Amino acid sequence: MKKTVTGCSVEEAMHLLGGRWRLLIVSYLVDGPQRFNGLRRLMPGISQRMLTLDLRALEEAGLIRRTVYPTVPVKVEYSLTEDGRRLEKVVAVVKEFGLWLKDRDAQKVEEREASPELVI
Amino acid sequence: MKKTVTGCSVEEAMHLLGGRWRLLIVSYLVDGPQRFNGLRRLMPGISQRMLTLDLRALEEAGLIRRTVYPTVPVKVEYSLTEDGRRLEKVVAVVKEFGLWLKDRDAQKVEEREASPELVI
DNA sequence: CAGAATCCCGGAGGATACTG
DNA sequence: CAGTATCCTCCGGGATTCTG
Repeated sequence: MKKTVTGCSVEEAMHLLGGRWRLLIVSYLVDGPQRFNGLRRLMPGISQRMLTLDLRALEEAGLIRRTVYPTVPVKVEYSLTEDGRRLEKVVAVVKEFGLWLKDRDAQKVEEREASPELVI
Repeated sequence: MKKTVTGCSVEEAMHLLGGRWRLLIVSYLVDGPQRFNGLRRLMPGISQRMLTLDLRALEEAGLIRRTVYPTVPVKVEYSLTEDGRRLEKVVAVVKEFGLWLKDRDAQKVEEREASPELVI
C-alpha cells in the first residue's frame, strides 16, 4: 500500500494491515504456529507469491517470527512474536464485526426470499 | 478488493474495510458527522474520486448515512448509522495498535541515531 | 516442503477539469 | 459545496515454472 501522509495512527495501522491477506494470516497464527503450506490450505485464495510477500512484510515489522527446522525436507514455522500478540485484540474485534456482518447480510437475503416482490 | 473465497469472517470484514481509506473515514465519523470537504481536509491524501467511491460503498453497506440539507449551496453530512456504530470498537482497537506501532518505530529511530555504527 | 523467479493483468487509486 | 466525468498510473495480486 502507498505511504501514509498524515501519520494518523489509524492510517499507519491500515498501511501495515490493510491488504487483503495480512490480518487474515495473523488471525490463523493467533491459534498457534503454522507452516507455509498449512497457511495455504487455510487460505485457498492466496497465491504462493502473496503469502511469501505478506509473511515477509509481517516478519520485517517484527510481528511474526520465522523458525526454520533443519530437517529434510525443511520445516518452517511461522508464529506471532510478543509484539505480534498486540494484534490479538485487533483480530478478535474484527472477527466479531465480520461475524455480525455476515449474520446481518444473511438476514437480508432471507427477507428478500420471503418477499421477492420487493426486490428491485 | 476482490471477492472473498472462504466466507471467513475476518476475510469478509477486511473485504469491506481493507482499503486504504475506509476505516480512516469511519474513524473521523466516530467523532461526529462530517461534511464532504471536511473529510477532504482531514485526509489530505485522498482524491475526490476515492472519497466519493468509499463513502458510497460504506453507505451501501448501511454503515454510514448521507444527509442532504437543501440549502444554497447544498450541505451534505455523513454520519454513522446504528450499524456503523459497531465499527467504533474496531476503530478504537486499530487506533490503539497504530499508536503503539508509531511509538515503537519512533523508538527504533532513536536507537539508530544513538549508535549510528549499528546501522547496516 | 517452502519457497524464488518471471511474466502478466485488473482494478484500486490518482490527477485534472468541469458542473449544478 | 459536493460532487461527475475522464483518463491514466501503478502495484496488489495471480499463474506458472523452477529449485534446494
